[in-house]
Amino acid sequence: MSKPTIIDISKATGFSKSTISKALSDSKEISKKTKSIIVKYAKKINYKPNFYASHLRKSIVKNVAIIIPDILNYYFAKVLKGAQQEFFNRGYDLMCFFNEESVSKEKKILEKLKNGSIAGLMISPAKNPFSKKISEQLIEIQDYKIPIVMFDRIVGDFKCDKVFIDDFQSSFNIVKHLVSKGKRKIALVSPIHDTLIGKQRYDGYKEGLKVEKIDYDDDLYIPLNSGNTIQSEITKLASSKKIDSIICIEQHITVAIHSLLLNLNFNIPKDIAIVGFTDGPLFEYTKPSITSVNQHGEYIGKLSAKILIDRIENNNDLDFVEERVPTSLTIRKST
Amino acid sequence: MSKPTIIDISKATGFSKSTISKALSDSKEISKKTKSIIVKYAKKINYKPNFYASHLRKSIVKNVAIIIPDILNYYFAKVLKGAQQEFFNRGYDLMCFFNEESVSKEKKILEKLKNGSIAGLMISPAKNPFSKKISEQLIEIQDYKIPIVMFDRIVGDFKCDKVFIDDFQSSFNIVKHLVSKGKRKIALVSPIHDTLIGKQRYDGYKEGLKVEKIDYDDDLYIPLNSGNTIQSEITKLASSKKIDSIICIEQHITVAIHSLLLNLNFNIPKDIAIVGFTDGPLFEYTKPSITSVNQHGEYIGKLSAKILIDRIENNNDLDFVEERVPTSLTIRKST
DNA sequence: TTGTATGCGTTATCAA
DNA sequence: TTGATAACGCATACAA
Repeated sequence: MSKPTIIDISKATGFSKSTISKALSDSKEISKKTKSIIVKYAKKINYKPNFYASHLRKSIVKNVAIIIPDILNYYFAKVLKGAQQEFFNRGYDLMCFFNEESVSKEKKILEKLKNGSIAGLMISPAKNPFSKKISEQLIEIQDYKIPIVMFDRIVGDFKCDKVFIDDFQSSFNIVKHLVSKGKRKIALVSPIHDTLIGKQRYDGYKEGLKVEKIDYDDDLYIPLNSGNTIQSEITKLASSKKIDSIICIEQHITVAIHSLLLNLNFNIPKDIAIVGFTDGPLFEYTKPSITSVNQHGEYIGKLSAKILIDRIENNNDLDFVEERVPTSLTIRKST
Repeated sequence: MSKPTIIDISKATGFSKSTISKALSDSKEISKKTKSIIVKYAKKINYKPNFYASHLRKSIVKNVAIIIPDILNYYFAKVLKGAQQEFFNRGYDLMCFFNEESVSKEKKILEKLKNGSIAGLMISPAKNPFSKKISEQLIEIQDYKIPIVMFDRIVGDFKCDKVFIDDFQSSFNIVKHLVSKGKRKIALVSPIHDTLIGKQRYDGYKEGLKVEKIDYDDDLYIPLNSGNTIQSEITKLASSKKIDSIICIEQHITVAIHSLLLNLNFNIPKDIAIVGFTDGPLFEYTKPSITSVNQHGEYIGKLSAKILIDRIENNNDLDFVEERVPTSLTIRKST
């Protein structure tokens, strides 16, 4: 049996198309008796309004899209989960896309989204040294009055609502925590030193040192490029007792350093404490477990979704918001 | 500026609506010259066909939905990734839903999907002791000629295409692997002993023992209910040297057992070997790393998507397929 | 309270 | 090769 329409109900009950339509949307123009007949019959034949017809007519769309770099990244999975919950509860369908850190794939996705199937877009762009092209496409989307919320990875000069964690405060707080544990020779390992996020975490680290009256030592700041120099670098610093703690910005490298230190027979945290960044379970299962910055992915997802829905439904011209979400420190055995 | 339509192009170029429509779909009825004028102008004003109008008219839908228990589960994240890739490449949009192991949420999702917005559905149902209700809803969806592919968690008596891993073979192979490493006292820890999957892994384990001419010992089969008895159970078995290896079906419990054994000063794998199930990175980071069954989530996702698209586009009445995907063993230091 | 007529933007059929 | 017209299914302004 093919999908029933209003006309089927009309024929069966004897009422006109418009009466059916009004009754089904519970309009007060229609008498209770008529409504009940119509609704009962609609239920019986399992009538559902045709999605495309009604949206064409009303030109309101309860579809949104999200573009995420990588769903295998636990943080982004959490964001997606939070966003999905919020959208679902508010009656929106969520279409998912993953750019897999490929700018060209991202362009294809954005190209497709210009077909007008969505009412709003959440995006965390692919790492992209030449962010111009993508900005152009995003602007085209905005031209169609489709609001955009950018989360986590922010393109500085692009104008839209933004949600991101407070990177400055996160590393600032780590420094304070380490100092409270008696550490003062704190290294910072960063594989993303050339990004905005990396820069801000670096700044928070420096400010933390300053507040604690510790002199900044450039030798203890280790920006990683190819990623193959950590081993020797850390070994050198640790063996010469130049450091008593390490902050590492990327989770897998954090675990690698953790391993390395154990292999070198250092005691964690007595000799060297270690702190990383992740929302995932990885740090719970190392021995000793690793203290980490929690980025609250689910909350970021939920909040971004809320902001987006608000823009869609109120279509207001208020200034764009920039929500800086604080992180928290999950303290484990490594500090 | 609001979204341009065919009418805008018609007014600007002087051709009729239908000519525009045909030209834009590259119909051979239209002359090259006319086409080029129209296409050029369409590009200039950045015309995109209205999604809803065109789908209402053509009544073909390039939207599919996927329902997954939990996106934070690495395996399901991989499935989603694989499926998304396949759908995207074939021009389909993918709407994501997570049931979070809640039957009532799943019902809500299915209810919503009956609005006809999708051409097909991929689903791995929530754990559900009373699977009747959900089957009814799925049948309603099938009544609308919307094909369904069920993956991973199969509802036995529901009729549709199915994709799942070969659970029997996976545990069978583990036993063979352990025996090849000189192990013969093999325990099986299963927190899902009451599911079909758990049952099949158990059967594969028994068959493996049989083939290797090892007597089955019921003491070495440890079905977990509340999950708080493993510690003492494992301690007892390990200390009395009743076991020389452990197969564990759930990743977090695997790591817990791993920890426990190290704390009891057993050598892994010399004293006791250990094997788990996961697609995730967790087992790479323990010391020693843990041998694991790889469930090929991405492949499962891709394959399911392919099957679904095939059903949608060919709408054939061929018998339903049941794809049993083999697993593979990633051998690490724990065996 | 109910019914009639129209249009949302496309595409497909048929006529010119 | 192009254009007029109808139809997809629904929702609304207006008439009855």
